Amino acid sequence: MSADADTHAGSSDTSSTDTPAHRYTAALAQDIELRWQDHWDEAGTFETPNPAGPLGDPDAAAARGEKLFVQDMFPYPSGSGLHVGHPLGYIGTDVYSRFKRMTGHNVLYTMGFDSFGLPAEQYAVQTGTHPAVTTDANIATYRRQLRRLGLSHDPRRSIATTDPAYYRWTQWIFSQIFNAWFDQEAPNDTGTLGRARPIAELVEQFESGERATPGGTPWADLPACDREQILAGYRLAYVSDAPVNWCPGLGTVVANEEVTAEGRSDRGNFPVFKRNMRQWMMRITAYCDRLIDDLDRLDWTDAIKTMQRNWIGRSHGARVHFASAAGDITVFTTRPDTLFGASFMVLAPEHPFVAELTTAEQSDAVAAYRSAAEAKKDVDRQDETREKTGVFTGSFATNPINGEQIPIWIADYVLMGYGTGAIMAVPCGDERDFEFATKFGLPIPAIQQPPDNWFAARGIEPSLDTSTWPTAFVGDAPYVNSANDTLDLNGVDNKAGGIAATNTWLESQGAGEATINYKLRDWLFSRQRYWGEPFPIVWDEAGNPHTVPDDMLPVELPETDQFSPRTFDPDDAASNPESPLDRLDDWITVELDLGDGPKSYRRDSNVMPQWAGSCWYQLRYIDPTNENRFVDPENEAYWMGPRTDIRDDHPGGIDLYVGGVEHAVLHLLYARFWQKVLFDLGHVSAVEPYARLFNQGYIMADAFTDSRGVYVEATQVEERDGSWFLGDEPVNREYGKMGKSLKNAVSPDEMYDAYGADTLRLHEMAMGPLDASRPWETRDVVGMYRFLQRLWRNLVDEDTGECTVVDTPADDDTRKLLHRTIDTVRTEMDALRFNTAIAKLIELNNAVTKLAGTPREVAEPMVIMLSPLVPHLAEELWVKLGRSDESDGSSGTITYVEFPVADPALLVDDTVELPIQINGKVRSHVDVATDASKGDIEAAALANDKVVEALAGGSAKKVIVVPGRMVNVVV
RNA sequence: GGGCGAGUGGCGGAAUUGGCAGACGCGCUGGCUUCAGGUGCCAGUGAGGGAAACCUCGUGGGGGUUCAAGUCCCCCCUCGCCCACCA
Repeated sequence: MSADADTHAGSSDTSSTDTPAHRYTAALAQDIELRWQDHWDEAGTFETPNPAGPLGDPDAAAARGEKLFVQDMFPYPSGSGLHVGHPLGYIGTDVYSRFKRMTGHNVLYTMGFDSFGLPAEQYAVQTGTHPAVTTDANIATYRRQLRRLGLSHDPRRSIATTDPAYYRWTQWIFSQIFNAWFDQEAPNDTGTLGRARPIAELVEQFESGERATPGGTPWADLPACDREQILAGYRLAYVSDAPVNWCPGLGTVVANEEVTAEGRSDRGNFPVFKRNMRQWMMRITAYCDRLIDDLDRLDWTDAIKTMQRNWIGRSHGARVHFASAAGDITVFTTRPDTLFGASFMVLAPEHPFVAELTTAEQSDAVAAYRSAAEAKKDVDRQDETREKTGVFTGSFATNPINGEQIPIWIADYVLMGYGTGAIMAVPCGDERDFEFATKFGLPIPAIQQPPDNWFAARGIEPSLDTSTWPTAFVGDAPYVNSANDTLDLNGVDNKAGGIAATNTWLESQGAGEATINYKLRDWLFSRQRYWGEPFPIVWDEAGNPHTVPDDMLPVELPETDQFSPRTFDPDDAASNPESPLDRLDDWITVELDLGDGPKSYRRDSNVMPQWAGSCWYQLRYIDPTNENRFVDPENEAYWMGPRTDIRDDHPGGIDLYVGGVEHAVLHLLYARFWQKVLFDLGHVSAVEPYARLFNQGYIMADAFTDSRGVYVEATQVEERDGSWFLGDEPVNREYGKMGKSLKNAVSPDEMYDAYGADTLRLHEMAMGPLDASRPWETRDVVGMYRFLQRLWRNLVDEDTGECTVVDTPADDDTRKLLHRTIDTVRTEMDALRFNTAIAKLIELNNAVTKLAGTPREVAEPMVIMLSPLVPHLAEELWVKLGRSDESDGSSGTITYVEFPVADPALLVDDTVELPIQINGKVRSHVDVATDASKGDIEAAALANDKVVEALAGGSAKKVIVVPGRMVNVVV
C-alpha cells in the first residue's frame, strides 16, 4: 500500500507529469496478454481430457466435473482476416466456457475452419495460386488473430475441413449415406415410423422375396444395372437428373439457396440459368417429419424453429386426379373441400402432358408461350405485381367430383418444382385464380355463401352471382352448390369437416387420397468445382456407382494446376458445365479390385458442397486424432449423449451452439439430417447435433457510398456540419453489417494496439445483449479501458507495481455488496447476459474505489469473477495477489479456481426502503423491517408526512401493500 | 402480400411474476492535476418549471384493463430480418 494515498481516488502521483510506470496502459496490457498466451500454450492450460482414447484421461475428466460441450459456428477463413464483428460470438462462448470451468464442468471448447469454398478457388483462378496455399495462409492468419484474443480453445482439437485426415471421414459418412435407405415401416427412436437402414438389409429383403421388386421380377434374375437402378430409388444419396442453376460466370452449378432474389449468384453476382443435369442428391425429404417433430425437443428460439418449420413447409391436403386425354393429371391441394368450385386447371408450361394436350389450333400459341416462359428466370415468374398471363391448351379434363369438363390452361405462375406442377383452380375462393379467371373470362362458380357483412364491406348486395364480386371470398362459410349423388357438403360450415368428408369420398372413388406435401426439396449435393471433397465413388463400365472401400479413403484431391472450372461469358446461357476434375485423365481413370478382380473404373468428377464439412465437425472435435473411426463411441456418448437429467426426451447433442441467424435453415437443417442418418445407422448416440442454439447478433456500422452508389472506405470519411465527405466529395451515409463488402470493417489489431485484447473483449460483451445486433463506435471502447485501469489501481500501486490489497476485513456494506454482486454475476453469466454482469462488477469496483484500501476479502473474488471476461489481466492480478503459486489445484493459473459462491445470509438486509405511492405516483419512501407484516407496512405508510398531508384528515379509500416492493395509498 | 422480431435520454443499452423508468458505459458540462494539449481523477447530466424544497411531463402514436402499464389487451405508424403467385 503506497503511503501517499488516503484513498484510491485522486491518489495519482503529483511528482511527475508522465504516465506512472505501472499504470494499466495498452503497452502493459499487451505485455501481460502475450506473456499469458505463451504460458497457456506451454502449460496446456486449456487441454480438455476425454474419457478414452489418445486424448483420454478418465480421472482428469471426472475431476473437472460435469461435461459441457460449447461450440461456435466455425468460420470460413477469408483472405481479409478478422474484423471486430467476427469474434462477438467467440468471445461470448469463451467467457461462458471459462465461467463453466470455474463452476465444476469439463468443458470441450475449440475452433476449426470451414476451409473449402468458392473464394479460394476463385482467387486461385485469378492469381494461379493453389487454393491449398491460400487456405493454409488464411488459416494461419485466423489462428494468430484468434489466439491474440485469448480464446481458451483446446488447440489439439482444431480441425480444417480441407485436411485429408478430416475429409477422409466426410467421405466415409457419404459412403454410409449412399449405402443406406429410408425404411418407411421401421420404427425410429420416437416410436413413429421411418428410419435409415443399411442398403444391404434392403437387398436381403429383395433376395428373400420379403419385399417384391418394383417390376415383380425375382431379384436373382435381374441384371446388375437393373438392380442398381432399383436401389438408386431407395438410397439416401442418389444420382438424378435435376434442374440446376448453371452459372456460366462461375463455371459451376449453384444451389437454389445460393441464388439471390435477383436471380444471380450469391458470390460473384453473375446471371444464373436453369439446366437439367445428372447430379448427386441427398434424400433429406425422407426426414421431413422427424426434422419438424424433433424441433420440439430442442432448446432453440421459437423464431428459428418457426423458420425451419416454414422451410420444410409441411402442409396437409389431398392429391386429386383429373382424367384427361393425356392421362390422369394429379394436383395437390390443401383445400380438397373446394373441389366443387374447380372450374379450370392450370399446368406449368414445362408439364410433361402439355405437348399431348395441346390441340392443333392452339399449338402455335402454346409453343410461343412455353419458349417465353423458358427464357424467364424463376424470380420473374414469381413477381406478384406482374399481370397474369396464360394460354389455353385446347383440351379439357374431368372434374371427378361432378363430372364437368373443365378447360386446361398453362401459365407460368405455376411452377414445375412445387407440388405436381399442376393446380386445380377454384376462382371463387382463391385470389390468384379469381384474377386469372376474370382476365380470361373463365367461369367462377360460387361454392360458399359469404356472410352479409362481407358484401356490406365491399358495398355490394349479397348474391351468389360471382360476376358482381370484386374479389374472391377467402374464409369460412357454409358450402353451397357442393353436392353430388354420394357426397353432400351443403350447409356444412367448417373447413375441417369439409376436408375430411371430401378426402373420404375421394379415396372411396379412387379419385384421390389425403396426403402431406412438403416445400423442402431433396438436397442437391454435387458441385462442378475443384476445391471441395471428392466423392468416394467410382463408376464401372456399365455405368453403375461403387463406393471406394473405406480402407482406401481418403480419395484425395489430385495435385494439379488445372483447378479452374471452365468459365464462360456470364450471359452465355447455351454453355454447359464442365468439372475441373474431368480433365485430369491420370486421376479420373483408376484400376481397382472391388472384390471381383482388377477392373478399370472412372472416378466421380464432382465435389461436395461447402455444407458437407460443417455437417459433422462437432463429432470430430471430440476425437480429432482418431485414425480408426470418425469418432470413438465412448467419447461420443460422453460429449454428445442424451441428457435425461435435463428433459426426458432429450435428443443429445452439444450443450451450446452459437452462431449467426443466417444459418437458420440451411446449415442447421443439413447438419440435423446427417446426424439423424448417423444415429439411425447406429454410429452415434445423439439424434440431434445441437441441443441448445443461441444466435448472436451482428456488429453493425455506418457505411458510405459515393455519387455512383459505390461503397467507399468508411475510415476515410469525415463529418462536417452534419454531412459526410470523402475529401471534398460528399458521400451518403448508410448502415449495415460490418464487413469487407460495405468497406466499414474495423480490425481487432487496431483495438489491441490502442487498448489491448482484454479491453476489446470486455467492451464487446458490455455493448449489449449477445443476441442483439448493435452499432460499433470505436470511441465507446475507452469506457471499459478506464474501468480496467480503476480496477488495476485498486489492487496495484501504479508507481511500484506492488500489490496494495489490505488484509483488514471489509465493512458490512461492502461485504453485502460483494455477495449481492456474486449472486447476480453467477446468474447473469449462466444466462449469457454478460452486459448486466459487467455492470454489476463495475458497480462493485466503483464502491471499492471509494474505500481507503481494497480488502483482500473483496479483491480476490472480484478478480475471479472478472477472469472469464478479462483472463489475461485476471491471471496477472492473481499472481500479484500471491495466489497463483499455491498448490491448491490452481496450478499457476486462475482458470480452474472455484467461482465465488454468495453467502445467502448476506443477500438480505434487516431493513428495506419501500416507495410510498399516492394514487399510483411515488411521493415518498419509508424504511421498514425486511420481514415487516403487511399491517406494519401499512401503518408506517399512513404515518408518513406526505400521506397524512394527502389524506387531509380523511381516510384512505384503499391501501395496497406488496411486501418488499411498495405501498400504494389510494386517496 | 405472408411469417418472425424490434421501437426506452444526444448514443449503446438497464428494468423478476405488471410494482421507484433510465442501472452500467459513451458523449456532454463544470472542476482538480498540467506551461499547454492529451491522459488520469472528482462532480453533474431525460425534458420543462423553480433560488430551493419540490412540481409537471415522459418508454413510436391512439384507445383500454388495473390501486399501479416500458411490461397485459385492441387499433395504427415506423424499422429490421426471413419467405414471397406455395396451390
